[in-house]
Amino acid sequence: MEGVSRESSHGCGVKEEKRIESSCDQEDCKNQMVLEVGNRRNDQEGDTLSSMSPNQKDLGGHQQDDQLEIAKAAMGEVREENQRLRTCIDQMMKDYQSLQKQFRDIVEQDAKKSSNKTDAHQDEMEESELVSLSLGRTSSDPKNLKDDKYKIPCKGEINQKPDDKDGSLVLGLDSKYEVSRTGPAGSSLDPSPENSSEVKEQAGETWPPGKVLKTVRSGDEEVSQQNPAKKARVSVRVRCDTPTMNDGCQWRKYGQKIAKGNPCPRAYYRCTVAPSCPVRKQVQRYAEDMSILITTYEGTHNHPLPISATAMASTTSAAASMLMSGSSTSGSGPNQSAIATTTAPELHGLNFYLSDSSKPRPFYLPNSSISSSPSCPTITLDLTSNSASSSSHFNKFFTNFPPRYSSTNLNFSSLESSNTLPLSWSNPPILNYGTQSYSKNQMGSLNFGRQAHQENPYLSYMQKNNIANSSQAQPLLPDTIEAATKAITSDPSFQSALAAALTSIIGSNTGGGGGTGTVGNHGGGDKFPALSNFPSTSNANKCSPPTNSQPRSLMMLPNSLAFVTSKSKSTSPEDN
DNA sequence: CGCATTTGACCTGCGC
DNA sequence: GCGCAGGTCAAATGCG
Repeated sequence: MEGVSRESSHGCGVKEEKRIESSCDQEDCKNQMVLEVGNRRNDQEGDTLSSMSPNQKDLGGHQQDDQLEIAKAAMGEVREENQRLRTCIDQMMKDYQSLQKQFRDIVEQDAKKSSNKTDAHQDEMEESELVSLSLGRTSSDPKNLKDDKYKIPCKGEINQKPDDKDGSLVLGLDSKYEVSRTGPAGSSLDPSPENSSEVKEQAGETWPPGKVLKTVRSGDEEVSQQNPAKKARVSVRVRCDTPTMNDGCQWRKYGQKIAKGNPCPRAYYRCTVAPSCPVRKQVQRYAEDMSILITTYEGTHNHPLPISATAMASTTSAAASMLMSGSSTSGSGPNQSAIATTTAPELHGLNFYLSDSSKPRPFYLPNSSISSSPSCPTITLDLTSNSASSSSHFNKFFTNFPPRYSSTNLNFSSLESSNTLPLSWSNPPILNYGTQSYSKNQMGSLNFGRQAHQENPYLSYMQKNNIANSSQAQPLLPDTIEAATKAITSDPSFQSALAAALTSIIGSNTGGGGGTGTVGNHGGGDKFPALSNFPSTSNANKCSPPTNSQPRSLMMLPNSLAFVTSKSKSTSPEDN
């Protein structure tokens, strides 16, 4: 993790602090700093005193005094610095707790709003969503637009003081709306159709237009949860030797097809946790690298989930919401859409591709197989953990991306190499969490459980960095993108947002809580809760997160009711 | 016997 | 209108 450039709102933005914040657990860092400072002091004293010979002491009495003075002065400086750092850390901790509390409150408020609206104003919501193109179940609430709490925080607000209850929400929830209101409606986005014919289709990555609507058959409950006009999809790439990855949910295979361009069949699964659950997923191996499994999720679960399943569900929901929100920032009207792309040939590293367009149009990437539907925005999480080529791919993506698209390609793999987050549902030996400090610091600090709110960290960052804001829809130059990428990867707030996403993927079972899960928060008592292990799996033959000892089958979200499990049902179709 | 999976048929949308 | 491709359905099959 690189040093960060974020300014502290309370004037503690010293470099040491920034480095510490991004590289280690704060509590540990506090001690570490003290130790380091202490060591420095001791070393200085030792160097100064013990290394002297008797002759030097005799001959250099005056000099010795000078050195002592110098050492004392240095000690004083170090002490001051140490104190300053302590103060900063304390302040940060306070801020963190305060923000956590605020976020929790907002989550609760939104939960109430959401439930009320879902029950009583479902039709109205649908209508409003159609207009606003905001998919987030709660964030689409127009009321939020007027809520000052949802304003985009300026950078400094990250360190908002604890007692500043009227200040902007530090997490920048729903900051998208700020942009959507003020943006120029993406008028410059006027994708030309000439490239549409060039669209190549890649199995596992293509989602034909119109399919979204077609798949919405399962009932009213789906309509209540998903935007009927646009259904975001989240595609997850993982290196996986087994037929499918274990995402903790129960799936029933209902079809299989040989997709064009890919010898590997594409399998269609339906969530069977609840009979009416609209969630479906497609599983297919990447044609050029069979070790890569592409799982694409669609829809939102309308039932309680096992704790192990909330990770992926939250992720997909958050990503989908982000996609939708990103598209809404284009502000071009109902036809705007978000298009996410996955690039075929280079899918190593932890890449996060998001793009949105003002108009429905597929686009083409050389050396890639990308096809997307305007009505079917897709976001891809590339967790294949090999980031070697991601950078070039990244640039390639933007180089070839039609300029009219306001696009976002978040290349998480460009995080500091040593701390690259090699997430994978692959077999445990492949897994590498990177440094512990990173996991703790970045992953645990934000852990959004409620799906409707998980989108916000992404949005916050994207808005803050004018990434998803198509109001700036200008041709994206590779250099610009590169710079933006750099900024993204070095921005701790974004990294926190990323942490939220990743935590939702892998940190659902934070252990101990027995169902504390990811909902809301982690009890608030955890200071920078550590990233927990992946949920365990009952089937070693399945691609699954690293196992831990937590039983996953019946771990429920706090607000969940017991859900029915069937012994005959596998948590994943490939259990057999 | 019940359930999940398989697999061919069918439906739908899109491009030509 | 036709063909193609993606997606879904449902009867057949397999398994515990």
